Amino acid sequence: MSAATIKDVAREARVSVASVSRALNGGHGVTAETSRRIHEAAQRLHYVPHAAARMLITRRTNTVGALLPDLYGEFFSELIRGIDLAARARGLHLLVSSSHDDAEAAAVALRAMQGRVDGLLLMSPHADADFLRQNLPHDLPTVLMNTRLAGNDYCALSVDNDGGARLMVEHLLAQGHRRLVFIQGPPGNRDAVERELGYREALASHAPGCPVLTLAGDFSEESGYRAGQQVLAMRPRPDAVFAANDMMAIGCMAALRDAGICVPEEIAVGGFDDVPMARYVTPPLTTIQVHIAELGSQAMELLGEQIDQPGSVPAGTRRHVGAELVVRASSGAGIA
Amino acid sequence: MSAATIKDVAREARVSVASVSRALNGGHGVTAETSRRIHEAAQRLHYVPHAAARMLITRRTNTVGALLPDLYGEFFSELIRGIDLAARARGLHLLVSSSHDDAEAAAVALRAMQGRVDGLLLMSPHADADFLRQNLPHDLPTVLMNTRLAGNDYCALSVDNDGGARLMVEHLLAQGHRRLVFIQGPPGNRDAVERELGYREALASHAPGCPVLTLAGDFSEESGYRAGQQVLAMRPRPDAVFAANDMMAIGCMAALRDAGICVPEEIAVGGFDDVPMARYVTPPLTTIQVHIAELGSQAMELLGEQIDQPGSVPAGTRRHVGAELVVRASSGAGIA
DNA sequence: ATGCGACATGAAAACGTTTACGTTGCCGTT
DNA sequence: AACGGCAACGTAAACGTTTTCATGTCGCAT
Repeated sequence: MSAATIKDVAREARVSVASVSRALNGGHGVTAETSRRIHEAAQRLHYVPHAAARMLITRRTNTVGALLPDLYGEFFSELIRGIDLAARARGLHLLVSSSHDDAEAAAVALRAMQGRVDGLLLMSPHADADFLRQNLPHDLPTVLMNTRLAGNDYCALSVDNDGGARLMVEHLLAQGHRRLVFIQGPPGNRDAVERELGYREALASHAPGCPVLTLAGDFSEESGYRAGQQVLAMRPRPDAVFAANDMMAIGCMAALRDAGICVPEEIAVGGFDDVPMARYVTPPLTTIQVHIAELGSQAMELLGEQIDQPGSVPAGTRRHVGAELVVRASSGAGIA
Repeated sequence: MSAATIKDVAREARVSVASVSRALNGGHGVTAETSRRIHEAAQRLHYVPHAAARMLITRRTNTVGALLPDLYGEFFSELIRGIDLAARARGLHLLVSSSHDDAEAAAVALRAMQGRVDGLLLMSPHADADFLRQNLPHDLPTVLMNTRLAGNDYCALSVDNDGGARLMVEHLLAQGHRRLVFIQGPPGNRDAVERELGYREALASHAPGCPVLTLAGDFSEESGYRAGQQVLAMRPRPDAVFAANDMMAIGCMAALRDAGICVPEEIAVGGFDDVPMARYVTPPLTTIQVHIAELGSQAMELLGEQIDQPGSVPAGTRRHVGAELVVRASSGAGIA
């Protein structure tokens, strides 16, 4: 008792398979009456078209692949949520392959997706131009997410790290702080360097007189703590710290607290990411929120357009998803 | 310039398509010499078998579907990670459909997966027996995750809420507390009721004399705060609170702090889940950690067995993934 | 020599769709 | 009445595999 095929429906409805196919897709070139009979028959037999057969002849899988690196927590969840939502809205299925920590694993996963997807959402720290040219079928619609820009061959969607960082700096300046210090992320990290760039730009354009101070960090809470200790040793002492991510900001605040310094009265602190914990630390952390789900859904939209009408999106298209300032107590807003 | 097919490889290697197929899968019934020639030809043409064509004839998709409800943060990430890892190890692809908040949406998504997957990983609050019988092809291998047990027709894998709760109660009792109060989760919630059950069982078996106290909650931080206020009003006052999840425990601690009560000196607090934030609140929260990734990977294993040899896993099989006590300061360990 | 089993290979069917093309019947125009 | 156009419908090819079956070839024992 295998599943019913289109032939069974045709027999049941006393028409040819061609008519069944026509009636069930679009319904062009078939009488209302026959269409009704066919739909009834299909209903009766619980007919569901065989996806593989359809793919074979149609050359469309109605599936997109998402290739993701080793991602954790909130970020991963939100990203997938955004992608999934947008994909469903377009009637596309989502093939996920995650947790690739090295280029080799990513390449393997990529090849395995060959032919199973109509398009690809790709986020990978290893995705440089070479990697892509090596492992991507060059005629497969692809959108890069938050990836080192690789030439102009692919579309890419990124978080507006630069703009977000500028927002934070402007906010800190507006609070009256004049001696800002930036805690950097891991050296090669794209997000980190973009955020630092935004910090420098904003300082240059809004407060050219202020010194441009930076401290090393690596996104970890511990590195934030160490940076906090260095802040205390600086003379003259900074009056505001902007960490390249929230975890370092939290570590930094811990260092300041341990030294008996009050946040935000003596030193203001800002972070980046708006991790869930940011609102729970004391004082709650002022930070930059990025809509990760939107990153996913917009990437999916972009990909969808490419799939529906190839060539509609020029290769090398770049888009950004915005970032937003979330003011909490750590930056001293509301304090004279 | 479409992709190369098996015919192209056959021509290139001067053999029949049948031999190509044989050489490329398993390599039985073909000379080492011809096999070499075929592999070389395939390599040269960048041949990759057309997935759809293979599915059509083989009736295997090498894909499993994961149907998930509206999940957030850490939980979702870890679950997918576990599933993905186990799937990849078996050479299976992963088709994800998430964020289904009502039964109708889930049913639609489920039907859409028809024929695209060899098996199904299903987690849904709406998955009662009726729903399943209605929407699941009854011959499709399926594993339920953390779902209301629906008859004995399907395999299921769940978190050992009961055991975890018992661990917490035993720990609190071992700390010398005798007047425990349990903050409940949402009334219908399966995890919540199982955790309460474990609480009651442990109390009954280890401390029959102690009162069995409960307060209403709904997993939200606010409800935890309210419960905390009620705790303060109870006479005699409880000396330990066990919240059905971490967020309520955190809310409860906030209420106690606001009332000037010291945790853990005056009242100990325990949670459940070990959310990332648990280690960052003050005092750090003693809680129960469940290995979510393991839930995913074990479910995938179970499903894999069913797919590889149907009937090997008796319908109605139940398995559990363990929970573990994580002792931090909030339960007063190390204090006389 | 002949027959026979083992084995490599090829030809062709099958999987379930979609779609190009042909056929039919009907209606309106000449 | 003949014809042309059009819409509904059927026939069959095509998609790219796997797999069954037949064919050939070789070596070996009879």
